[in-house]
Amino acid sequence: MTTISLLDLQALPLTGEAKSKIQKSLNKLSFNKDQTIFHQGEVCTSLYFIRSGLVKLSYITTEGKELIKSFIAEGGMFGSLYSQLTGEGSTFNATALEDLAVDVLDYTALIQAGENSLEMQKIFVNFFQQLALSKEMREYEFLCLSAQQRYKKFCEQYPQIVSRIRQADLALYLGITPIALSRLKHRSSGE
Amino acid sequence: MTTISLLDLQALPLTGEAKSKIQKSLNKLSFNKDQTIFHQGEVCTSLYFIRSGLVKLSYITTEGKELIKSFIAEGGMFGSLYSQLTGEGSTFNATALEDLAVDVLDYTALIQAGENSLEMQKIFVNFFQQLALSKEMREYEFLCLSAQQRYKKFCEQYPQIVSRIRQADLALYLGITPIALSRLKHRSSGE
DNA sequence: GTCATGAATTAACCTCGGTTAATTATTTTA
DNA sequence: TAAAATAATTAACCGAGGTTAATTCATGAC
Repeated sequence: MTTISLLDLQALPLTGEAKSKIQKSLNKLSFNKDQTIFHQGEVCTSLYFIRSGLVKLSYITTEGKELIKSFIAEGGMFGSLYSQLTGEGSTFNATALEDLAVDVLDYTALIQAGENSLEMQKIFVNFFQQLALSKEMREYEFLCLSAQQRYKKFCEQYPQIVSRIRQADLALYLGITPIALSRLKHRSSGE
Repeated sequence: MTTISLLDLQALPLTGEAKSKIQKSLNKLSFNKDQTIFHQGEVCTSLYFIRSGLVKLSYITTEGKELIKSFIAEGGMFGSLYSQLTGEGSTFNATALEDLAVDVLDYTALIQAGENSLEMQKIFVNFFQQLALSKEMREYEFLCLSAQQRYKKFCEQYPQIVSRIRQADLALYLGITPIALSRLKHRSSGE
């Protein structure tokens, strides 16, 4: 019972008509390293499927501090669920950490394409289930793990990401300052 | 374009056949205050729809500390998404904070009931979207807000919950100790 | 009313992480 | 290769939150 992933656009079970609609609304874009894909506060109902490169999603607080929500690499996708569902501005920024190539699709176009397809709806269900589950994991980590433990876990779980990002960004993902991360790295091994 | 909520079991668009199946598998249970509904580590694929009472979902760490994931009151529902999707043990406990009356439904029964219904799938999509969105909010709060700010926000957002729970449990939800919460409450107002 | 139980507060002490700022790599560019 | 820019480390100081334990407050039970 493997469900087709929403991430594999080509494999989506769409009929000729719906398929061509999607094809038409699909846009290939590219961004340079450090370029912003969309800003916090800006309405953005696009879905971005990463062909190559690395993206960070981050909040900027009122005091101007940056906190990182997530890193997404090739094969992954991102978009502002909040903006898509409410029509209001995104709660976070999306920034390219490496030169980036993406397939861009409008959220409503995709939803409409799946409007009458049971199979597509199941793919949506599956996608959002997984999303909810991954958010639960992160909630668990914030509640139950120390910064030290979160660091260790992230390194073990995403070594390929760790090697591609600045230590400073990793710190902002863990919810601590770059200085604190530097310190705890060199701390006596530690639980 | 209001979608029927998964929470309103009676209103679900189910045909006579699927409906009766659901009716049959539906179980009315009740628990006493302080009773455990299911334990961390225990496989539990049930969905619990709360008719009355209040529940807390909490993690117990290896050191025996409790951290609270969420509070759910009448009209809400809960279940272990992780257990349902993977078949493994739940990552958290569910405990009644007040005498509790619930409608219990098996996850797979509900999924099967919606298997061939486009409408039901849309209800699922909607439900998991909202779930993912609410988890995102919590992630934002842990990343961007201080314990003080989280406390203030929770009081404003869920005054009816605040009045029904022990301060100690609220602290464990905020990710701090009861002592720390007591302190910050009495701190110079403070941003 | 008294006693007992549990909840909340307070105090003293300690650790971790934040802050500012200086220093030392490490890249990049010229 | 030197100079400039960016990243990472280190130090000194501070405050928030953890820990233990004692104290005060509430609530029931008898």
